[in-house]
Amino acid sequence: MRDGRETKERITRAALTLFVEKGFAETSIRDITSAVGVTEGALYRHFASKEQLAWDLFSTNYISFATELTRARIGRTGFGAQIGAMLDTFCRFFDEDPELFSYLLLVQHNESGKLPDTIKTPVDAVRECVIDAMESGDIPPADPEFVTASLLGVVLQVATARIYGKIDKGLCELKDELTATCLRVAQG
Amino acid sequence: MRDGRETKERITRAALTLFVEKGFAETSIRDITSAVGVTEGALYRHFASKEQLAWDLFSTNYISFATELTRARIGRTGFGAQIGAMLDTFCRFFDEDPELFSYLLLVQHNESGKLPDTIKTPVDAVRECVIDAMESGDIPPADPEFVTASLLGVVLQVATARIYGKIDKGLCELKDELTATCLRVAQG
DNA sequence: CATCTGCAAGTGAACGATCACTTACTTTGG
DNA sequence: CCAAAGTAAGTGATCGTTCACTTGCAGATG
Repeated sequence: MRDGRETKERITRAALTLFVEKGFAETSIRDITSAVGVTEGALYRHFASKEQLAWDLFSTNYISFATELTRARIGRTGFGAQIGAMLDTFCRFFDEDPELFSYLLLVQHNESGKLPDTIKTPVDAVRECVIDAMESGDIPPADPEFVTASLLGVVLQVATARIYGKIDKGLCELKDELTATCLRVAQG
Repeated sequence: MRDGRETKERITRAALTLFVEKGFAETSIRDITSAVGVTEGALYRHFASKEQLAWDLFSTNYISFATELTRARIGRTGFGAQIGAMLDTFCRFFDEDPELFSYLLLVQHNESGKLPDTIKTPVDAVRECVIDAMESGDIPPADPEFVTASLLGVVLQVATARIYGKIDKGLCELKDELTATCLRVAQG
């Protein structure tokens, strides 16, 4: 039989590419299906709506990324080791699929509010790391939200500069510089 | 005569609010005009199209903000003084109209590519400051794009945290902390 | 002072295009 | 043969934009 799962994956990837390239609202169902080479009905065989397609794309990857980040942290002791491990995870995730990362960054503000509060996000993972480090005295006390935002800012903006071609090294190559910068940020 | 300029300004503000709240594509002309209390024809008396309305809103403020940033820098000597002055300008700009700032941040990636290369953007202002500081030895040599992105990241992400209510102090109150963090970022 | 005039400002119905989505039908392959 | 996968022609709603028309007002005219 014709393999429906393969079609579904091709739809998912085409949607990801187009959402990043043109934006969600500016991408029509026809754009997606004609990029894949199927008709609109085929898409609705696999997804209930355009919104659900976008949501599937977001929630699956956003949550699994948060899980990876948290897993990278456990077992490590000390702020430097934990941030280093999380940055390693982040850089590999980014370099492996920059398009996916762009999508998560792009729609994060619209979609992350739909997540139940019980679900841990990547932002939560960083915040927990910061709070732990403050409690254990690894970094000086300060507003955890301020420090978390600063750390996220460095990483996300460097990643954005990479996406726009302003930085020509992959993030994995920049991992040590990123780690050093993050450590300086946190050492208030 | 009925004051057309006042109507135009009310359309501009309503569009700003709605674009930030719902996004550009999700905001219809009817949404804007009914928020103002006029009909659709009246909007087209003042703006050629929905796109031009969004573009006017962006380009005017984006450019004038870049001008303010550059002006804050001139006359100051030393990286610390220059970054401090630019942060002061930024924080006041943000606190004065967070909604406007949100809009510039939101549409920046779509619209800034339409600016001619001769126009100086806020990002350019920061990059120039970084390059000057490296040449004069105020900060250690590094990839200017990396340092620029890191500095921007800290400031923009803290501003974003403020917008989302995660930080409850105004940016002007956080200016000293922001300055200190930026100095630490640049001292590679 | 009263009236006329010209024009910017605003109205509201209509237009064609496009959209997400549906449905009745056909093809495919175990 | 049968169920899943895919097709193709629709549906109604909504969108940005247009246009013929009305309204309000400043200044010229007599």
